[in-house]
Amino acid sequence: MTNAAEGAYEALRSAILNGSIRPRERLGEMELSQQFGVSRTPIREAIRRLSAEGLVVFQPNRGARVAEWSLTDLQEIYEIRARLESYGAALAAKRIEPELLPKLDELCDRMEAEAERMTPHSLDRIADLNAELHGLVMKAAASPRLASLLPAVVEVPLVVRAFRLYTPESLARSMGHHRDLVAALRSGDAEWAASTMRSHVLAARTVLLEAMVARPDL
Amino acid sequence: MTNAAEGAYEALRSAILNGSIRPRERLGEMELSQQFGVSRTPIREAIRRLSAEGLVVFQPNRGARVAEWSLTDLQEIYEIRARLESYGAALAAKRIEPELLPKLDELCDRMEAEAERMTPHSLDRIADLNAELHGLVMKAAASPRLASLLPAVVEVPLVVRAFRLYTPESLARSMGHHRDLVAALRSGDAEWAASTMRSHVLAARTVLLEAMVARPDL
DNA sequence: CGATCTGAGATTGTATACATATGATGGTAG
DNA sequence: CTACCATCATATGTATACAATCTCAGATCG
Repeated sequence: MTNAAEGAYEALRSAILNGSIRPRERLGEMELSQQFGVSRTPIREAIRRLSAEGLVVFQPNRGARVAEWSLTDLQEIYEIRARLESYGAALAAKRIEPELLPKLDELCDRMEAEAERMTPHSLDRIADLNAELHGLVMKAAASPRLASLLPAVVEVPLVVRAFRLYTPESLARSMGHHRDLVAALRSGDAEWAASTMRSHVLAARTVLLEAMVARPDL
Repeated sequence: MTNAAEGAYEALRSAILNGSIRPRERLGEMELSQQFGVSRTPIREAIRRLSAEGLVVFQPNRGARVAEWSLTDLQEIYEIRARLESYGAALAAKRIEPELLPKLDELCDRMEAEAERMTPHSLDRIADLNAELHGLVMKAAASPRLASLLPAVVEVPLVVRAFRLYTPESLARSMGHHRDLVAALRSGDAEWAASTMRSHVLAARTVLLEAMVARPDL
């Protein structure tokens, strides 16, 4: 944390993503400034940034609240993510540096090892490794504009913790998608990579939405 | 303008979009606060918002500059826009209210009337009408998340003024795309609407990129 | 002569005080 | 008892003062 505004931003952001601040919860400037031990100024800046990213809903003169995501919202988020991230996979297939491929293989190995356990902790670990894999692929796509848009449809509460909702079968298939994706990238086949990524994201969408229908709580 | 921060934001934003503040130009907080007659606080807020939208590049402790867009950036912007806006067109084909269709017809009429003149002023007028048409279609898509992402690939300098670069032939074809799009929406054919929108955006991309290669100045 | 250090000026980052808007409370009129 | 309005408390919006950081010119050293 180099400055107060950045620190407040990161702390608030992770609190929203991991669910420790719930949707609809109020973000009072004074309350937060006391909590972080800084003045309202950097707090305001952090809240405005989160508002621009869509994690927070802001009403003039009426303060900010954590955004909430309806079933419909999440469905659209996954549809958009499928389009953006499949484009990224296509770019990556053409641009990826071969040295990166073993690293992706290794991430698949580690995810599959964790997947055998299926403990809450291992599922969270898979979520981290999954984010790292997707991040490396999008970095290989080397598109700054894509990189700036993707967080809005990737870094969303529930979505970042979605692996907890997988069954052993759907988790195994998801691991398979990763292997397919790496194979497509290795072969430089943009269409295959895009199609695989699209399938992967849409399958994830269904896992999340079905779990939400079964358990209307979060 | 209800408050100072909003006013500064809108003024800066339109100044960047219409080119009166050029890429790489410095945005000094004190200078702008004097210029707008408000304190630095709302100026800072406006600059941070523009930074989140990608119109401004911000470096900690070193201030903000207007972003610049390379040929590669613009190419990626149009590729992403084609994907997002074609998705929006598909949604709109399924969700549009029939009462809106005559309004779209009328916008096409007015654009074609302006297109016959081909004066600088009429081309700017077409740009406005075009933005209105695309905006109505995206509104019909009724996807808040899509609506929040699209500005990043639509409201970009050069892009918003691109009609000035059209030849009479490419302009006529662009007007034709609009007619096709409205026909697809009227028929409720999502795939047709998406495909038409995609073609429309990719054609616009080529017009802009070819013009930029011919005239490396803006 | 070139590289590095130093310090003044200028700019951004943060804290705090004041201004304004919102929402709740309680009292009054109907 | 309900509806409305005035008033006050609280939160946000803005201005300003102070602190930290960066820039750049000029001096010093190798």
